[in-house]
Amino acid sequence: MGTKRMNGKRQDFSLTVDMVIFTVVDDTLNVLLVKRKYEPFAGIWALPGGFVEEDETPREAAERELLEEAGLSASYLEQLYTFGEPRRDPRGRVVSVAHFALVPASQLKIRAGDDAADARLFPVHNLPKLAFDHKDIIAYAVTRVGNKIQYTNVVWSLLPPAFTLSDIQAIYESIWGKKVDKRNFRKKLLSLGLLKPLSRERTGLRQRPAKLYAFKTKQFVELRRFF
Amino acid sequence: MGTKRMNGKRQDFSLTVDMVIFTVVDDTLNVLLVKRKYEPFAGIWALPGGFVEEDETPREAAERELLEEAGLSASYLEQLYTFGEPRRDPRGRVVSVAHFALVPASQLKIRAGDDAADARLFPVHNLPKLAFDHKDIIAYAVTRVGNKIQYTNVVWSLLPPAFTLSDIQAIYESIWGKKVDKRNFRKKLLSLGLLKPLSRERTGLRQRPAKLYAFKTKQFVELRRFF
DNA sequence: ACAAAAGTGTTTTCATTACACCCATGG
DNA sequence: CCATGGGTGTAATGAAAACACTTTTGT
Repeated sequence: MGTKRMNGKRQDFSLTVDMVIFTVVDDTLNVLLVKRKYEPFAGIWALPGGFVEEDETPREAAERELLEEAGLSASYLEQLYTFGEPRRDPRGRVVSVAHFALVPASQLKIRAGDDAADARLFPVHNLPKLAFDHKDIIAYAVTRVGNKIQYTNVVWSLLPPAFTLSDIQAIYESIWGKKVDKRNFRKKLLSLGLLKPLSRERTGLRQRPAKLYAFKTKQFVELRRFF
Repeated sequence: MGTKRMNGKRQDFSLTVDMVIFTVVDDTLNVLLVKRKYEPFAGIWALPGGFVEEDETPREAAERELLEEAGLSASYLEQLYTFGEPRRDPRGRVVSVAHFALVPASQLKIRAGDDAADARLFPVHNLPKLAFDHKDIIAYAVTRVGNKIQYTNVVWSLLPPAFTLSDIQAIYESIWGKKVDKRNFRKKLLSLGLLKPLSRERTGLRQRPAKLYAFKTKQFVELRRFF
């Protein structure tokens, strides 16, 4: 609420956003991490993020961080959860509004900010030791994404403008961790009517060229049952 | 994150929880509101809530508020969303971690706290004018609950320890706003194997007595497709 | 010619939906 | 005896799942 109890104990908090930025590399879900330059946790990998500023909503802060750390603005972005364990940050009471973003690897421009010694992608199932409660945050984000792709088309935020049906299938298989039947997958996907075939094909590989597709609309679509 | 950028602009925030406490009265989804005693929005209805205190997680604050305002602890409680519009509270930068709770009407003990002039239930589709952004918060909570009951058994948090199959059906119909087929509903519900029939019946009404059931476990169950 | 992935239909299985009548009670 | 909700089964429909071979290219 807005401060209902006039006599409640008011307490000052710092508010941050932490960004779980997902992309797919080699059919594997990856997350962007930065190596911290300063204490606490100097030299340890962490999620990119930063303070919410005076005139920002948490979402605006997330968009700003996404631009600063990953060099892009358009993609899928969603508030994930607010982490507020009293002692999650050794410096004081810092509450973090975690967000996750899905971005195509092709558009990712990784930049280590001033306060980062390094920045790179890690497969979500092969993460280094992480600062703060960031392991928990990533685990929660992976769960959320895994659920979300079951009833929405958000995974498509991970794809470039032109892609093959096998590209989409590979992403689903990677996130679900199991193979799916190619014929059934294509049948269902095309029956949704959300894709338009391009006249181009992907050639140059020593195999039959694959038809390229694009989204009719990049609109987010929510269905009762997607796959 | 925990404050990654040492050089970012730190800003002090007040942190509150707002509670969307749902219950079902007369087959209708209701929400608990309190009438504010003090400015801002004195005399206006608002969600119960209050400040997150020094050693509390947001969830603990939510549990405390639930106990203070509704007189109960056990029920379904979930973090909903964090609302952080810079000007959502006229007194300053107040960020609210909204939660929603589902409680059985039979256990609700409504108490107007010191800072409330009144407290009562309102049907979610017939709300009074509301303080702050609480209209948005409730709308979001209603959407979330409507989605959640499609693939989980959380609605059962709204029921007393013993209930009839028609009781459950009425809640689904109320939240979904449409009638469902009695035979199909029962078939599906019983096939899930989550209920145990009690030996008692509900008598005293001028109609055939209805069998009473209880949950085998009050555990939260998540299914791909529930109804 | 061969390796590697692309592409393509039919059948079976299972879950959901539609649908109507008798039952037990209190008044 | 009657009004009220309680209680029950079967057939039709539609979606998902299972399943194997031919095509096209680069080397």
